[in-house]
Amino acid sequence: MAQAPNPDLRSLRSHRAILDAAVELAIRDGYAKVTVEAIAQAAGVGKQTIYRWWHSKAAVLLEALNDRTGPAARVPDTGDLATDLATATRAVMLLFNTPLGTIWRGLIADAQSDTRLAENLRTSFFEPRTARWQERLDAAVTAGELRADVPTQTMVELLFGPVYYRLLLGTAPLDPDGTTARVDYLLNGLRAR
Amino acid sequence: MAQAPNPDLRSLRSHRAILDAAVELAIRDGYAKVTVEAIAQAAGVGKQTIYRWWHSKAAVLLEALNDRTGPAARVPDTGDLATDLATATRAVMLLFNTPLGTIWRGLIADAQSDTRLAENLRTSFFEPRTARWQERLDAAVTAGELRADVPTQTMVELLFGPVYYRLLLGTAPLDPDGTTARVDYLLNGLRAR
Amino acid sequence: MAQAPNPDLRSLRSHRAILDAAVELAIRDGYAKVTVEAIAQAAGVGKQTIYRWWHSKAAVLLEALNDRTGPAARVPDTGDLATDLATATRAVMLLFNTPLGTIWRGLIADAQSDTRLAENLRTSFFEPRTARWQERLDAAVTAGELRADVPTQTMVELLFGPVYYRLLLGTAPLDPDGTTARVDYLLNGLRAR
Amino acid sequence: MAQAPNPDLRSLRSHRAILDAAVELAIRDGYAKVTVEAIAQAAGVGKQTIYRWWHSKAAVLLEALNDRTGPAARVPDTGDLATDLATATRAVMLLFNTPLGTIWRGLIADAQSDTRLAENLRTSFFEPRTARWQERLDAAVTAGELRADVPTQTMVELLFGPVYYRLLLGTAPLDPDGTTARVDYLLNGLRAR
DNA sequence: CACTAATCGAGACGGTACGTCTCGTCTTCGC
DNA sequence: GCGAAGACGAGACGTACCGTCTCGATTAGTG
Repeated sequence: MAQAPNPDLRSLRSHRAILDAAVELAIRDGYAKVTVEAIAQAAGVGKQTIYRWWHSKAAVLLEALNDRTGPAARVPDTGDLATDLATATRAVMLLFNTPLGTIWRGLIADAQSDTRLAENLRTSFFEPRTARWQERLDAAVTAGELRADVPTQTMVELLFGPVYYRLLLGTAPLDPDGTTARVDYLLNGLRAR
Repeated sequence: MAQAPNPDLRSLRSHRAILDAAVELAIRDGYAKVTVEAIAQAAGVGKQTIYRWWHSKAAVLLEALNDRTGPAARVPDTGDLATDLATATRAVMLLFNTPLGTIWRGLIADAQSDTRLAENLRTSFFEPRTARWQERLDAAVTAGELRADVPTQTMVELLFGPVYYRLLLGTAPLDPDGTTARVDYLLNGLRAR
Repeated sequence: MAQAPNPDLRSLRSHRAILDAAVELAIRDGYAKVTVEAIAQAAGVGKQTIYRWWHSKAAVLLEALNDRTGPAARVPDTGDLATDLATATRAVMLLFNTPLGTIWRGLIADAQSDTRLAENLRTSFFEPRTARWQERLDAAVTAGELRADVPTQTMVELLFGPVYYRLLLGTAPLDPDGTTARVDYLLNGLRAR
Repeated sequence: MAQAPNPDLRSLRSHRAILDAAVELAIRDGYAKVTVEAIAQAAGVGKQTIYRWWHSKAAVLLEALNDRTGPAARVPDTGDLATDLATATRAVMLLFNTPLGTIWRGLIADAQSDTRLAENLRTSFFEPRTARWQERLDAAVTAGELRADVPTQTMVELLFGPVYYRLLLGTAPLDPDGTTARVDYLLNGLRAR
């Protein structure tokens, strides 16, 4: 990702143009068809200006996405744990169903062969969000709503694993309406009673 | 994917050589660094021979992997559901921790931008395996061990989602030893009792 | 220069197209403005096809020029040495006054910083032509028309040095009509009688 | 070329540093490898400072060379014409055999595609020197030592043409020891007696 | 002596071309 | 007559410089 470009420099205008152009192209042509060259051209910018601040098109798009989705928000805390979980996972699914979801898939794909990108993905996206979730879940554990013997990190994986499974493997569409049920399965288990 | 080459031809020898070379290269250099050209050279084969039977290096590697891991096996049925689930998911994790796991990540990555490959992945890998799982889970539902109100397809996702989450997002290593606990969480739920 | 591309290969058509496009572009835009990229585009050819057979645009244009001016011809031998020298140097000047002269200047310019090109220039152009001249001059020495104590190599330089001086330094236009006088100066010397 | 920068300004220091850095880099890396950027860095100067006074690296190096070789000196006049000619051309060859000769070749090369540079080369170098030579040769004509029917401009070309021929075409090394003989050929002609 | 205006270094900027790489197709020649 | 070998058109890669354009941070000379 960009190493904090001095915002005083002329780059500011270019910076924005690059992020916007990258997203626009990714939406129009698909993540894989985007090239650094095309971004530069669409942004009215020299290629070197992109390479000066980012390592790859993936780094550009990651920043663009982080830029658009904002920082990790605190998970809702309405007092009703099940509803909070459902609300938040539903929001994620809705996001994944927009064109940004396709870009997100592309980024995760690239991260499989780009260690640096993978690291950026984790530190700039997954870790802050997971941390927020862990706060919320820790509170629920303290409140006696959740088992204390399950690591909250694992709970997060149980919650989102199935979402990413569908996102990346395409075995079934992401259905935001199924979240309530899914949260129920998770909280109450699959064992017959 | 390849349509059964005439086994009389020298193609047979080439076919094997291609699959082997592809896997070897992928293990040695990493999935992303493999090129059709390199496979052809390593297999002592013309590029055209590869393109005659496969669409891309991904198709080659998918066949090679299917070739090595064999067809979808029936999920074990020892009578103890929890153990069966743990045993089987543990086997998957062990596989993902070998070099073949890396190839698998590469294939899933490519599938994000290659619809045909994604389709092949599903039909040749996920669907048969999911079907086997569903058989086992259906039996458990019938036996009154699992809730009847949860689609077995969803159960499969709940079981494997977290595994693929770690495989593809790298937020934590795949630990085969944690499977028993994870099956417990799934069967009994996260809610405090 | 090309290392004898097998003329049976498909390259033949491309080979011609490249040489022609290069010359055309050099004439239209000037030698310095020609780029490998532009040649490729104008010839309807991939860049790699040019780099496969030549090291640089200079190598392409050298071959194109050699191709157009043909191999080194024997210097005329009418029996009148002075006339023969004048005729032949005049022909060189006339050539240098065509657009090919401009290309020739560009090649010599590039050769100043490209050892390989310089070598090619010498072996493919200067040496064969100088050899022809030396044959003719040797004959004249034997015939008692020229001093025997002057190396013919030096004579060639005395003859063409001033031509290249004007071509490359531009201190005066190349005037083909002055050749007869110049040959006189050379044969009879500048000393007052 | 630079129009005399105000010597009061810090420019002066920069001016010198630029000329020195340019020559040093040209000697170290070869004329063609020198870039304005590298000169600026080596001189501890902003690029713009170079472009403020010169059009190109060639202009810088031309001034640096003129700066180092001094203004055109009057050709020696010892009374012995042949010796004077040999002495002076010998000095030129010796200069061309130093690293400055390589820079000189580079400048002439660039001048083939840079009209402005070519003009500067002529006015700042060739014309003053040719003028000096013409003075000396005119005197010799008047003294009855040289033919009156040969333009002195032409004589200069006959004298230096072969030197530049070797310098630029590299067909043979510049041998300062051969000058006496060469002057003999020129004065007495190549015709057998 | 403080202040203003010019000039400096530094280097980012929009561009162009480089020479390399890989793609998927096409062609040739040897076995 | 099949298939290895590899040339082909295409086009993106990441780099190097170009010549122009901000930026502050020194100066220099003026008030």
